[in-house]
Amino acid sequence: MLSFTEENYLKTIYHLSDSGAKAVLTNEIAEAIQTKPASVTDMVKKLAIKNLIAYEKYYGVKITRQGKTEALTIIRKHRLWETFLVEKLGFNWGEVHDVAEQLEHIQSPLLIEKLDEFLGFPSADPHGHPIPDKNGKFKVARQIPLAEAIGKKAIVRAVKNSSPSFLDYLSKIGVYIGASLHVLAKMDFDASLEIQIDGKKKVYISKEASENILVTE
Amino acid sequence: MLSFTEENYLKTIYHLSDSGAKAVLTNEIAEAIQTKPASVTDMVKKLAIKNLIAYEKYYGVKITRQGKTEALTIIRKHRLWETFLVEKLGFNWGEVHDVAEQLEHIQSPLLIEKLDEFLGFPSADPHGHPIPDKNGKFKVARQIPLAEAIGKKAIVRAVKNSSPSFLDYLSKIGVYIGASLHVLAKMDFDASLEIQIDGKKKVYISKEASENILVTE
DNA sequence: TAAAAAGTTTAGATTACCCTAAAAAAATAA
DNA sequence: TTATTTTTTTAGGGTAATCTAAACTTTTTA
Repeated sequence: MLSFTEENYLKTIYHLSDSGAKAVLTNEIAEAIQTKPASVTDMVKKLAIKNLIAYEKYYGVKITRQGKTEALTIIRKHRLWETFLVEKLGFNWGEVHDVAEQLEHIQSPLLIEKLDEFLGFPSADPHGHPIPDKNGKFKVARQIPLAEAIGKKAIVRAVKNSSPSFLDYLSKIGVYIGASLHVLAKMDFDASLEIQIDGKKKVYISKEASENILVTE
Repeated sequence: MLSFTEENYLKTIYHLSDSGAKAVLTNEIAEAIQTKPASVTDMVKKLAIKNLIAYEKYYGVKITRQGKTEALTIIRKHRLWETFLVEKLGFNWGEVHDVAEQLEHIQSPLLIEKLDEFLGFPSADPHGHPIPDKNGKFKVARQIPLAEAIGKKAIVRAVKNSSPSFLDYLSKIGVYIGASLHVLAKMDFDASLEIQIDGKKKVYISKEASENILVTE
């Protein structure tokens, strides 16, 4: 069984390795987990002994199949709890993360299965992030242009047009791969969209831009 | 802020001092918490420094007003979570303790207020134990003879007749102060009761006995 | 009430996690 | 390609919670 701390490291490493097949570096983990590189080195050795990651000195860390499975059950728990907090307890979208961060460490497989059922087996959390099923698989959602997601919440997965000027524009307004967008409204006169990013900043996006951002619901 | 471990000690000390105004002894705590007396001594000093208990060497420990307040918020959380698990997730009465033992340590006052509201501000958990309100007060329930609690769940508070033979009989069938009884049925022909003790053992109790056991709903 | 037993505390280790400072390796720049 | 900078690891400690064994109090028993 994993400790609270080991679970946090593993989850973080999973998220950091999500984009790209490259090894995750010590400093990245330290930054993400708000700790010192020396502490990361210690923990990373422990996780390697337990076969949850492959660790090569000075090179970095890769998550193993077994580690991925563990990480996915933690993520499943996190997202189910977030869904519960918003849907059942009436929390706001932005208030749930810290509490879910604690709840994800509760150990009880039965609890999670019952919670899943109680929530009606949701496939995404309130941010639009997919919830893995009990075998660690998520439903692969089809990518659609943001322009087709009126009124919905969606996660940015890719861009069609990857010209520097477009990417620059996106980063300027705060849109990035993985961002959670809520498409609040479509303007009739020019088909521009009003969107909310990560439950916070609201911005307007032109028709052109909205057709070049690919999202999953 | 208290650690997970400090919370467990405090809650245990609260429960042990519940019956009687005597000091709680090191060995009692060690027994209850499944640890060694030496460890208890260490922790008890820490809690005393934080003014949660009064500790006198070789004599024992008494919980302070401040300690009581802390203990009651933990107990409130525990009992609200137990109620949630049974009422909303469909757990059985007997399955909830271990999970609630974990959930009671989640830190978020807002979560607890929202959970309380979601559950309809219950005044007792599924075992019949009263749930303190957010100021640590519980509704003082009136004591009634068990004979008047047909179909209900109730906690044993006292006995009217305290003859040794009656007490002996009670302990033999498994009824004790604090036990949680569910009165399943009343037999028509002799007014005896079928009861379930702590969600486990089912026994029959005579009319005489049922009139001499005082309970709160 | 003195001796034995029971209960409690202290001393000294252990484990998990984290830290700082210094050493070592890898990446970058001149 | 050597020197400099950056990154990572090692060495050595610190704190929280636990333990065993030995020392010390208190209670019980004879």
